[in-house]
Amino acid sequence: MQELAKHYTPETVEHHWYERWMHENVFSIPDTPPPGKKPYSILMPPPNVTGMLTMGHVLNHSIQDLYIRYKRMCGYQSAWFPGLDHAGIATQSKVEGMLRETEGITRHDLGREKFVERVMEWKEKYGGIILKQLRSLGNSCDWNRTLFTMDDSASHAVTETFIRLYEAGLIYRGKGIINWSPAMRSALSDEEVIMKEMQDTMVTLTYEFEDGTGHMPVATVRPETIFGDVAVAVHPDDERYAAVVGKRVRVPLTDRFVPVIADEYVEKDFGTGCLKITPAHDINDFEVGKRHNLDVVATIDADARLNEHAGAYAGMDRFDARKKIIGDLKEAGLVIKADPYTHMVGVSERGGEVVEPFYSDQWFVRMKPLAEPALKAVQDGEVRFHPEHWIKTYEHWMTNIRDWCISRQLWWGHRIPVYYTPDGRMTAARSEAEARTILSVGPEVDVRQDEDSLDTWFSSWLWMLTTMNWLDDGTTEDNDLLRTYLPTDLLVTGPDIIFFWVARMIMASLYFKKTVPFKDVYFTSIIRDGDGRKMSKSLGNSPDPLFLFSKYGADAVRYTTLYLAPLGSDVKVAVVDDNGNADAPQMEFGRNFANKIWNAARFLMMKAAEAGIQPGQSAPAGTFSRELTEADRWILSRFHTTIGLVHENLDAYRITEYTRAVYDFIWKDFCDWYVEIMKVQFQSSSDDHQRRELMAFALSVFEGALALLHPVMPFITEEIWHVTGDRSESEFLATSSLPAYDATFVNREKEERFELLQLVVEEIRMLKSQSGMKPSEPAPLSLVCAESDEAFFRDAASIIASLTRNELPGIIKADEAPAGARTSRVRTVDIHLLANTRIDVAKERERLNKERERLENLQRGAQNKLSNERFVAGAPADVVDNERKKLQTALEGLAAVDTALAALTDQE
RNA sequence: GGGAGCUUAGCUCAGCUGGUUCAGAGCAUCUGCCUUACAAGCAGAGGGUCGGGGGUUCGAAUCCCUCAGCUCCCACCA
Repeated sequence: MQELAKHYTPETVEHHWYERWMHENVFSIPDTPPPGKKPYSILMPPPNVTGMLTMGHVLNHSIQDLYIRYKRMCGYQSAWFPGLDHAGIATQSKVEGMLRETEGITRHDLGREKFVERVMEWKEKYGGIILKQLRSLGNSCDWNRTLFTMDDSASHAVTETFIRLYEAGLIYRGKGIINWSPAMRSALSDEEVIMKEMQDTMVTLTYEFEDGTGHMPVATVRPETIFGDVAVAVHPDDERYAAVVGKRVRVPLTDRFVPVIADEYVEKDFGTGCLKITPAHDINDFEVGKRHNLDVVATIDADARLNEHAGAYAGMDRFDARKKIIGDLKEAGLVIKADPYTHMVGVSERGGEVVEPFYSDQWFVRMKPLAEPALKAVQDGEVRFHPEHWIKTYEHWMTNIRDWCISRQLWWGHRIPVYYTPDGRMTAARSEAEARTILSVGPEVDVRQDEDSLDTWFSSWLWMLTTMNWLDDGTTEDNDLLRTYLPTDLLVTGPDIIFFWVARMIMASLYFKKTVPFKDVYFTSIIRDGDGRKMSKSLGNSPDPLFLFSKYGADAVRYTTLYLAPLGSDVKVAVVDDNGNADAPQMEFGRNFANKIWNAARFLMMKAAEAGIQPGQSAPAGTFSRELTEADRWILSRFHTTIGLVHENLDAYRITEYTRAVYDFIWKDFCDWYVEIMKVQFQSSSDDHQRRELMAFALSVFEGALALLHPVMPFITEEIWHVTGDRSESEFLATSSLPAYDATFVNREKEERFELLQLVVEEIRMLKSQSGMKPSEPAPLSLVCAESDEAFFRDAASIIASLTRNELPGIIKADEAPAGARTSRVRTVDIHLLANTRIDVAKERERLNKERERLENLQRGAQNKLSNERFVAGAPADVVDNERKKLQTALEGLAAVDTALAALTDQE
C-alpha cells in the first residue's frame, strides 16, 4: 500500500497516467466496435497547425473529453476523431514572415514548389505543437487516427468532391466583386471579413455639368476611387435631380465625363442624394453598373495601389492617395464640405487590414441547393442545437446565403483541380493526364493547372467524412468506420464558426452521404477576462493553459472551467499577474477540490490499514456485505441520487449541474458528514472484522464517487483508484464502468430524517458558538423530539456528541427541560444546552426575537395562503398540505421561543 | 436597420417543468478552531425588495408585456 503525501501534486501523476493510457491503447478506435458495444463518436474540431493552446481549447476539449469518457464508462465504444487543419492563410503568412525575417526572401524567390516544401518542413518541425499541448489536458482521443487536412487521403477527397460538385454544376468560375486581402493578395470569403467601426472623413465633392449649368454634390468616403467612376446616380423619384438625369458631369481632377443616371438603389434622404458609381470598387455599384450597362474600370490593383487610370496618383497606396487627393481636391475648390464620419468597414479576419472590394475571376460554390436540405435538417430536429436559440442565427444565414468564394491566391492549400488549354477550354480532373484525355489534347499542347488553391474550409467541411477515410484512395465510398460512426453523436464548438464550419458540414454530409454529420451540437461559451474582454494574445489577458496546468493541475483547470461555464452564456475568469504569467486564481477552486479528494483518500487508506484491510480488498463499487446503519443507508441514498443526477444532467447537457452534483456529494455528503460519522462508527466497532466491513463499504462508495468524477477529473481519480484498490498498472478507471444506478437505495424518508440530524448538529454548534464556548468545550445537552424519533436520536447520540464535540445528549421529555439552558428549536426538535458561560441576556433576547419574527412571517405566509379559498381549492393537495405543516411548525416554534423568552426573564 | 443573449450577495455564477433545498454555492469579509485525512482545512456569522415598472396566476427569481443597461451576431445607405 502506498503512502500518500499530504498535498496532491498533479504534475507527475498526470504525466504518468497519460503515458499509461497511451501505452495500453486505451483510447484506440476500432473500425467496428466489439459485439454488444454501441458506438459513440465525436469529431474534434481540428486546431490550426499554427495554433497554440488557449482557454477556449481547454473549455472545448474538456467538454468533449467529458462526454467521450462518460460514454466510454457507460459501456459505449467511444470514438473521438482528432486532427489538424492546414489553415491556409494563417500558415502561409506565418512561414512567409519567418522567411522574410530569417532569410530575407519572399515566397516568389523560392517559387511555388519550393515554398510549399518549406511550409511542409516548417509544419513537421514547429507545427502541431498544439497536439502535444492537447495531450496535457488529458484528451482521450485516438491519436493514431490524427488526420491532417493536407494528408493524401483527405486531399483525395477534396479533389473528388470538387470534381463532383463541378460536374453537378454546383461549382463555377465567375468574374465578380469579391473581398480582397491586399496583405495576402488573395480573395476571401464573406465569412472571413469582419466589420469594424472606423473613423473616416466623408467629403462632398463637386461634379460639374458638362454643359456648364452648375454641379452636383456627391458625397464619398473613398475619394481615391473617383478615377473608376463611370456614372453619378440619383433616385428616379428625386425631384431635385429629375431634370439632370441624362446630362454628363466631370469626374473631379480629370477630364472624363460620366452620365447622370437614375437608379432605385440610391437613397434620396442620405447624404446629398447623389451617388458616384464605381463598379470595380463597390459591390453595390457593380450591381448598379450591370443594370445600366456601364464599364468596370478598376483603378486599384491587387497590392492596393492606384494604377494607371489614376494619372498622377498611379503607384500610390490607396490610403496615401486618399489623403493627397483630398488635399488636391480642396485646393482645386472641388470640396463642398468634409465631415468626420463613423461607419463600418470590412477588415480581414486574419490580418486585420481593410479588405478591398476587388473585381476578379474566382471560383464559387452555388450554395442555395446545398443550403435547403441543411436548413431542413436542423428545423426538423435531425440536428439539435444546444442552446436552441442558435437555430435562429442558422436559419437567418441559411435563408440569405450567398455563393461561397472558394478560390484563394495562395500556394499553401489544396490546388484547384482544374486544367486549361491555351485556347481557353477547361475541365476539372483528377490529374493532368485525365484532363488531357477529357479535353482530348496531346502532349504537344501546353495544359496548365489553375494556379489558385482552395479555401481551408473546403477541406474542413468534409471533416466527418475524411476523418473516417472516405475516398481516402479517391474511390472507396464506404467502409466500416463510416458505417459505424457516422452520423457522429456530438459536435462541440464555438458559435463563431457556425457558418464557417457547422453549417457547411451539414451541407456536405447531406449532399455526399445523405445523412447528417452529427446529431447534437453543443455551442460553448466564450471565455472572457475579469473586465469582460475576449481573451487574446495581443491584450495579454489570456492565461497560458500550460502555466495553469503546472500551477493548479490539469484536472483542476478542467473542473473549474466546466464548473464555471454554463451552456449558452459567456463566462468571466479574472486574470491577474503572477511573475509575468497571466494567472487565473479561480482555478484554486478545482485545485482545492482535488486536494480534498486526495485527503479523503489518505484518510480512508489510513483507516483501512488500521483495520487490517489487505490491499485490493475494497469491495467493487456499490457492493457490500455489511449490515447497514442509518448513516450508511443515508450515504447510499445520497450516492444513488447523485448517480441519477449525473446521468440526468449530462444527458441534458447541463454540465455545470453535473459538476455541482458530484462536488456536493463528495465534499458535503461524504467528507463533511459521512467520514465524520464513520470515525465514530469505526471507534465503536467491536472488532477488526466489523472495521474491515465498514472500511470496505466506505471505500466502495468513495470509489463509486471517483468513477462519477472521472470524466471531468481523469488524472487524480485514476491515481487514487489505483491506490485504494491496489490495482495493476494496466487496469484503468478510464475503461471501467460507472456505478449502476439503483433506485431501491434512494430513500427520501431516510434522507429527510438524516437532514433533521444535520440540522440539530448545526444548531448545537451555533448555540455553542454564540454562547462564547470553545468548540471543544463540552456542556450538558438534551434534546426533546417527537416520540417516533426518539430511538433514532438515542442511537445517534454518540454521533451528535462527536460532531458537536460535546457530551452525549440526553433524550428527554418536554417537561424535563433543564432550567437556565440555552434553547433552540429545529423543525420538531428542541435543543437545550447548559452552557457554563454567562448568558448575555440582552443578546440572547435579540436572537430569540429575531427567530420569533422569522417564525411569525412563516406563520403569516402560511395562514394567508390557507385562508385563501382559491388556494385551498386550486393548488395541488400536497402543496396545501405542506402549507399546513409549515403553519404547524411555525406555531410550535413560536411557543418554544416564547417559553425560552420567559425563562430568560426569570434569569434576570 | 434586423436578430439573439445577459442583468440574482462585494466578486464569479447556480436556481431545469411556476409551489420543500426558494432565495443558494464558491470566493472575499468577520469570529472562533492545530478536531484521530485535508489551514489548499474545520465550525459559526453577516450580506440580496432576484435590473425598474406593469400584467397573468390562489401563488412569480421562474411565464407574458414594457422600459433601462450591458454583450454578441447579421446587414450594400455613399
